[in-house]
Amino acid sequence: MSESDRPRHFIQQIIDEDNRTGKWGAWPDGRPRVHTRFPPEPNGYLHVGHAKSIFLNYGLAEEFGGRFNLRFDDTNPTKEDQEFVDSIIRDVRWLGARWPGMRDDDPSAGVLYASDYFQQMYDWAVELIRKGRAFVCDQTAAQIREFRGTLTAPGRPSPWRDRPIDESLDLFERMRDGEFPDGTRTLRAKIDMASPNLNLRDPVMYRIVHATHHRQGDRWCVYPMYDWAHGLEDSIEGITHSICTLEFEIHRPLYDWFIRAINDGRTEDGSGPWGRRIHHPQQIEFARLSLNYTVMSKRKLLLLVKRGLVSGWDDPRMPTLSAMRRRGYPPESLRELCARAGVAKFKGTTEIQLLEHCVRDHLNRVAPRAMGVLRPVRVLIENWGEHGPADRVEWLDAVNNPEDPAAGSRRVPFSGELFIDQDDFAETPPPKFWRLFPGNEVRLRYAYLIRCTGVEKDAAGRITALRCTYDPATRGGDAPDGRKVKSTLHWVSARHALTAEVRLYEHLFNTPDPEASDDDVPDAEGTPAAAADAARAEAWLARLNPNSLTTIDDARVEPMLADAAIGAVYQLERLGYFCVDSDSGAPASSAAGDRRLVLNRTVSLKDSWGKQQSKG
RNA sequence: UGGGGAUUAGUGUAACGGUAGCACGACUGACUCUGGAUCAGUUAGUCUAGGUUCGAAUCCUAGAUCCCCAGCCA
Repeated sequence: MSESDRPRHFIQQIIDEDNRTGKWGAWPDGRPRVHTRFPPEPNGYLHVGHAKSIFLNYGLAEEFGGRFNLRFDDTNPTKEDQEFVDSIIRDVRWLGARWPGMRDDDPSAGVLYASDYFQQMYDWAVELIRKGRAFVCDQTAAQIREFRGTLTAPGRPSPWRDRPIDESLDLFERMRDGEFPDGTRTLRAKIDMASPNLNLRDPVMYRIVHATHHRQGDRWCVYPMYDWAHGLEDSIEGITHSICTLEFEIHRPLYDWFIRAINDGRTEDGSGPWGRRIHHPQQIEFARLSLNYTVMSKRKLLLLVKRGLVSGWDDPRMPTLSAMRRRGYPPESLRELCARAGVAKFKGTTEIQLLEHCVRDHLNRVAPRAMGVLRPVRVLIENWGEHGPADRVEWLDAVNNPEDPAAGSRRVPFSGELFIDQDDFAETPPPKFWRLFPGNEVRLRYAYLIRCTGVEKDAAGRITALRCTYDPATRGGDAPDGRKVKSTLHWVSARHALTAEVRLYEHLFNTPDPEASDDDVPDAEGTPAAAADAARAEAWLARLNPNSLTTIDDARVEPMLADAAIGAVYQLERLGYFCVDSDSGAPASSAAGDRRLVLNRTVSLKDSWGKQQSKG
């Protein structure tokens, strides 16, 4: 489906309406202003859920000829780190988003940081104190919690709520200067301790944190809270549509309250006592992406990494963007996934099959084809020597991509000793098995028709080789007498094939919803309640799929792969798409035979035979 | 028990008072030098109960279910 005939989601409709009414004014080029942003906190790695937000925000800016900012919401120095900043920039760039000031020679050019606005935020906070809309509170965290009340009972005002403005001003300045230890005081907005929305019960705007910020160093001893900071960041950048996830819906009144409080006493032309009004963006909430058979929370992903249950943040089984990149998922397929999953306010779960469909759909069009066998069985062509030298090699033409004629063709070596896949042979074929079995004739892709004449076994009865004859008249794969075969197999020449390590992946979890309620997880008899709770809390770990990774270390692939670049994705015909993993050695045509080659199975091909088999 | 949201085939998403459609999945069949791809077809839905209306997924009333909120996290 093209971008234009996809139904317009509710945010596009909001923007259509805004543009119709001219709500946000226009850019210098006359187009209505649309300015979005992606505001990650640099405290972890990005996952597919973030990709949806990135594509939504960037896509909207692109669609309407607007702008998109990448801005780090780095307001909590205790959790953030430059490592995460770097990885996030890498991931957002990989997805294809563009922002003002972006450059190829400097990944971080044009990237924005909330911490650059700290002084402005501080000044506005002072303004709110002066206006009597904020105060310094000396309550401890526990007292604040106690005074906040509950979901059903109203809170009580802090005893410091009505302290003189000058006193708050003085204290706030000294908080900033580092005079007080962490946790001793906060700056709070003076709103409504009886509000049914707990976020409005005099929320904390600043807390004292003596920590080194990854960009600001030790310059600040007070750090703004999300609710105070976020709308101001958006305002400063001129964001029009501040798009966030559903859980912030109940924070929207606060988002608006803060900006209105600043604008109180300000006017459009700056003639008011507090100067010119500041920009007031519109917050819009949508449902984040969630996928089945995986988990998406940073905490859980971190636990998988910390416990060594995966090899790292970029373990190809992880739902992180770095993992998906390593696994070979093209960014275009992620964009397509997000587009197809849609944008709405219903919190649903998208089936992982949709992602796999998008990956196959894209890769089918662009991935060059190659042949490789995962579990090799030797095939001896008995009559190879009867039609020429027994050690001869024939180089046969193979199409690089049947979906793309421009991809051209290559030559693959054929000889009297080959490998085919175990799955393609059966000594006693089950019903509807069309592949190789004694007496049957099949085609070797782009090569010859062969017929199985016998099976060689070792003393233990294991098959060591298949004896076959080939029909020299069928070179290229077609029989001059017009006879048909039911099956075409992939193969490699034993002498020429490269050995590769292949990593096969399945879903990380073996149930669609690993985070489902854990009521069905039995408690061990006699465990203390606390231990039982802990066990229950991590019951999702018990749902990890023990077969999520299968490593094959003696797969054989055609020699052309010696030069495959790291990250390149190929289709191994009839098997699936495979990506050259970063654990591989560098491509080296000179030392082709020695290259360590590691392939990740990005996704298998649809396999109706396998499906039929597993149904029994 | 307070407040804020949500609910349409198995899954996700359209329809904005006028024929409930699309995609993925599943299942058939055709075709095929990938049991791939492609093509054709089948399957299956408006949370419930009332009401308004010529006509309701859409408007009204009542109820059900699910999610979010009591961090000096974001």
